[in-house]
Amino acid sequence: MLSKNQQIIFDIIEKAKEPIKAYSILFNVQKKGIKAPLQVYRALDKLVEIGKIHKIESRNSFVACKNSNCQISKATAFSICESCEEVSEISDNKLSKYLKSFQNKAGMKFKKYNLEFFGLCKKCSVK
Amino acid sequence: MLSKNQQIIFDIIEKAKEPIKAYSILFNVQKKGIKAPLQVYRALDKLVEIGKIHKIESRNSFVACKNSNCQISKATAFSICESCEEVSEISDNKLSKYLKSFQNKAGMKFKKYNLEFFGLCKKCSVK
DNA sequence: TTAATTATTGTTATATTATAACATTATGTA
DNA sequence: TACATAATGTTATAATATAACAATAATTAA
Repeated sequence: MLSKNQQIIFDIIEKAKEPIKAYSILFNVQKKGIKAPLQVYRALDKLVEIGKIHKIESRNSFVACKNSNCQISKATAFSICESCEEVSEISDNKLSKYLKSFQNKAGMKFKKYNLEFFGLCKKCSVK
Repeated sequence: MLSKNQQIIFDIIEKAKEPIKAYSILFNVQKKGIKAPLQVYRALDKLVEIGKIHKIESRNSFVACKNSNCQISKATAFSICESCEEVSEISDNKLSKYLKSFQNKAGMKFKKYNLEFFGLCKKCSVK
């Protein structure tokens, strides 16, 4: 169950068709009484933790999870268009199986991964 | 050929055994006459571009490239210990082959990827 | 159902990370 | 030389994120 602020902020992120930044969220929710960055960041932290949203690390922005496979944000993959900045979550069972089973030679036990692919989306590559 | 500032900053990063942040680099190079953040960021941008260093996106920090396989920073993978924050670059031919050949269903042509694994390193997992 | 605990909220201030804009100097190249 | 390109220096400021403290709401255990 999401709290009031968490719900407000999740709704904004879900409605946005593109990744959205913390301060842009803040701007959008000020009319709803959320006035301070920290209120936004706290909700974001929680939403990331429970897997409702993901952070696109290379862009400092947030998207709603579109994928039932990335259990609680433990395994995420995105494609990012370097021209239009469109981001989409990759849902590919072979890929996620491969990465989950990947074990580094150093013997580290992985709990989580994040993968970001960069290139040109279909639209931008014909331009 | 690296320029003066690029060389100074690359040397700092290479000597550091751990990822280092921009303002920590700035602090380290002030005695060498580099006074402003922008001087550091410009050198960092260039060093990333030519593949001498990589940015650890989830940590906003930088490491020297240890891997001849990530041609000009196009294909990078790291393991990150969530306890001690040790970062090491993963050099695994099968992994990089797999990811380079990965093509998203959306038809995007990838030019680059960055993968970050999180977990506990050997040392931290026995603690 | 009270008491204790934990999660959430509100608020101000501040820390951290990064870039804009402009002027100058150095380096490479036709 | 003249031209182009890359690198530098500098001031100011933008953008991203957290510290610290106080209050309130929700959950759980006795």
